[in-house]
Amino acid sequence: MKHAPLIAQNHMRCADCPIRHKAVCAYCEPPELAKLDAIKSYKTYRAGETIVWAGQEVEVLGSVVSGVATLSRTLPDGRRQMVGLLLPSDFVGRPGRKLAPYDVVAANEVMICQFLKPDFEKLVSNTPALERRLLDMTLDELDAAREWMLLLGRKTAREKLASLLVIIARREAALNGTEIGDGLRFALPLTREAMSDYLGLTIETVSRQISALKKSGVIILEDARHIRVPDYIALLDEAGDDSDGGYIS
Amino acid sequence: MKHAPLIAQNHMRCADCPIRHKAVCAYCEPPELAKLDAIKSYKTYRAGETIVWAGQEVEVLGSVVSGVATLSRTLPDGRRQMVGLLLPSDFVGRPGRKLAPYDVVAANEVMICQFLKPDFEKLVSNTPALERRLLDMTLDELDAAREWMLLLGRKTAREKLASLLVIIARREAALNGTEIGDGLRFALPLTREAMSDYLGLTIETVSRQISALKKSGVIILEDARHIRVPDYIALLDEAGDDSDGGYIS
DNA sequence: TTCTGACCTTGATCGAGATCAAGCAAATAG
DNA sequence: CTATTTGCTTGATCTCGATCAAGGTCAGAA
Repeated sequence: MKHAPLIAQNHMRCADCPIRHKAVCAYCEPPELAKLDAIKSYKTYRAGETIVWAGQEVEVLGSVVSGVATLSRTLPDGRRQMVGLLLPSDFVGRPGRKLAPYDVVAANEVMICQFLKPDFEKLVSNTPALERRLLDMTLDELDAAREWMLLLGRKTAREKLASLLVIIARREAALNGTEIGDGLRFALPLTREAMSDYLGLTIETVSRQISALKKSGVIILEDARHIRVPDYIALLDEAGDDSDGGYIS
Repeated sequence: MKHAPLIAQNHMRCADCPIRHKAVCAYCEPPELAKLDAIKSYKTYRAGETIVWAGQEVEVLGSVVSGVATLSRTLPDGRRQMVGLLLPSDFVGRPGRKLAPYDVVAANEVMICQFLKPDFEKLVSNTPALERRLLDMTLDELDAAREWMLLLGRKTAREKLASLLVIIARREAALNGTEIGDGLRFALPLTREAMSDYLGLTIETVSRQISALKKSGVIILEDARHIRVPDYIALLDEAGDDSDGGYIS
């Protein structure tokens, strides 16, 4: 059986947010939900802006409403590795931890629906269903991280690029509620540099591999940031793992 | 503040297990704990034996009592990447998921204290403290996975080897309750092949980098499976990241 | 308009780690 | 006791992706 779609019907629907909050399910106690709804606030960040610095104290938790944010770790000499990619409806921040372990950076303009940490944590303590929901989300993130480890450790540059395109296509489709199939078209929400940080490559290699996939006809580059996939299965083949990447339930 | 030691005082102490169970804390309801204790059983696996096949249905959950087990993902053409390393007191299996997403393999002789999945899951549902404990453990695993991603994506072969030695030394010390310092001596619980799967390298490169670290005097190889570290700080330096790898609380 | 800087592409060359190959030591089997 | 296997090391060579370098395009500023 396939993984549940990213936006389940039972996720909390804010009055004003255009997304459903992955972290908060409709089975939470209504009075608590109402309280949460009352204390939420919105904040936007410009492209490139750092939302949280690694090591810094974090005072808020929330969900990405629009835009894309990245989690990354940096070595003292500047080598950087992305370790998480946050799309709309994804949860930001870690309940129960005071200091942030990674930089959180806006990849483009990002809007976040946020709650003060103490308020949210109090709600979590009082709401077992919410705690369970957080556990499930974290387990899914762990699976994604481990899939990513396979990519970083063992895939070729070409396979890495194809895998990233599959991941973006799949998440994009899930957000829009559309089916994945031939003729798929989507925007790349990441610069070449962000892609290289994601994949453990240099920007030059990213660029070359995109050109190579284009030359092979696996993708069509409408412009640098828009991709069309004439044959989705062909792209999956290029990604190396015959599993379609859907997690097993 | 540093991460709590791997074996906290409040973890459940089985009557007969020589370890404390990381997953189960002493704050769980005593009657439920007693019930769990009543249904536990032990099973041992030989070195190299597969404990769980990826894709297979899993019927048990439990803790590693002795030995070392690995989680790994394999590409269709045989390329393999280790994605998890389970030492004594670590939890095996995923509550709430029917099929295993990875192979679990015994790296050497492994003993597991296990519970039937339905029993354990029922206990989890009835015990909020246990659910919270599982969430914390999973978040820690996620942090470890992300640290590992940095290693796989951006570190050199030499840094990878040094990092692995630091990780093994630290976990070994935590298990024995000893301090990490100069003159540290420990056994490698992994073959060169398992190390190469962990680090995304070939066995030849692993062997060469160990030889290189030996030649530089960073480590002393007593024999192929026993390491002595004359200067722990020097080893940390070789690992590349100046953070000591302890997670931030 | 031109200038500037961000972002992307492509070419030439280099080098870290993979691959191919050989050999050694210790454990296990026959 | 010898033969085989498993795990480890080391050498020679190759190759993929990094590095160094140049140029192109486009948006926004002057």
